[in-house]
Amino acid sequence: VATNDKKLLRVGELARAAGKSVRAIHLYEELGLLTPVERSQGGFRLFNPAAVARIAWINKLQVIGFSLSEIRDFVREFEQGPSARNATVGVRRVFEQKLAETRETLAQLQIIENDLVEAIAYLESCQDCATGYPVTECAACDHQGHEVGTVPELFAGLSNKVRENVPDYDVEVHTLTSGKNYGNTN
Amino acid sequence: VATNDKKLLRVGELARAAGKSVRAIHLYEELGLLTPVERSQGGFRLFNPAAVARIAWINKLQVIGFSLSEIRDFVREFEQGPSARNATVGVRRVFEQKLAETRETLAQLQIIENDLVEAIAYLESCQDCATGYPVTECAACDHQGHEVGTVPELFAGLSNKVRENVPDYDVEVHTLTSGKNYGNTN
DNA sequence: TTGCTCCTCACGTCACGTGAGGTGGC
DNA sequence: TTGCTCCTCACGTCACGTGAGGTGGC
Repeated sequence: VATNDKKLLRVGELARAAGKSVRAIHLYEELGLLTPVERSQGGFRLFNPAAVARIAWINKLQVIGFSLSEIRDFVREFEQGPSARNATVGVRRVFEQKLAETRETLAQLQIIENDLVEAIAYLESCQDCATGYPVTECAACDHQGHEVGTVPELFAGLSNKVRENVPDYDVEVHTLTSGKNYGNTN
Repeated sequence: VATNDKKLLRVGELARAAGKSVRAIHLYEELGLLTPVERSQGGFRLFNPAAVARIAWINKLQVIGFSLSEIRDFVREFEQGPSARNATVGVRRVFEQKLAETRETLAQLQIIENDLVEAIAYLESCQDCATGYPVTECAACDHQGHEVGTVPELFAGLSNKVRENVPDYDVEVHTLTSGKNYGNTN
């Protein structure tokens, strides 16, 4: 029939091209974020190849913190803007907010990247450790040139016992629970 | 008894200090990731102040892609390692894998950061756009010195119509909804 | 005909959020 | 006594995952 049909993608092809699951694509459709151009006689969804880019776009908005229904609302609100200029103002504000959050996330991720690099470097020096030690000694290791208290936290967490009682304190009464320092309204 | 108690944190205090919800902390406990040192007579959970760092550690592992039960298993497997040296080998392998994934995520986030910066810069030039245009023209804007085809994708996605048929093709119309039912027998 | 792809329910999962109804502790 | 914090269920939510039972299309 139509020469054009060959250009359209079935849901599985689209899923592979976009790196998403078929289920995810069904969900985007259900939420009104992505619509097949048509259906085959058998009911198969047929997508415009541009849907690949559409999914990449959805993905980026998800990464910067939109939920799927927020994306839907975002589109809807833009479309219903009284004028183009007016609508762009709102969009810009949202993007500026997301940019700030994205940069915070980046900073956090970079810290963790460093933590991983440190932990890996530390663990490399464990290759030559004697075989006999139990893992319980790792949190306060002083073998292989390690110094107690310098175990990278990412690794130390594996053997930390938070359940244990506070060590080495016989503590003065009252200091902490005077109820004053709750400043945080996140 | 009494002196030490003052140093312990109730769940709300811990939540605020760690930037998590009380519910999340309950969940970590349920999964065996975090245990209060004791309970008050009234049944209130009392936590070691070290629990704040513990939660920060859990958080970092979540960020690099561990689910909570994977964290539990990770700890368990480490603790049951036959020897410290042996256990560190497995941990190092996992961390190396997570480092690679973290760097991919970082790269992706940096791309999106750029996308946002571009989109914001573009939208700034819309401030002086005439008020009369409808939002439907934004996707192919040629005002304000904009050139068609250079609209940043993050913004263009808001007005893209993937639902439309592939353009520039004359599709031979076989009518779509010819009253066929799509195979549901239930 | 075979094998792969797709269809529509519909329940499961993960990391919490959000009350409901009741109690602790200063 | 008041007000805040906490307790334990238990159901809700979000973005899918995962079959179950049936059909399309080369």
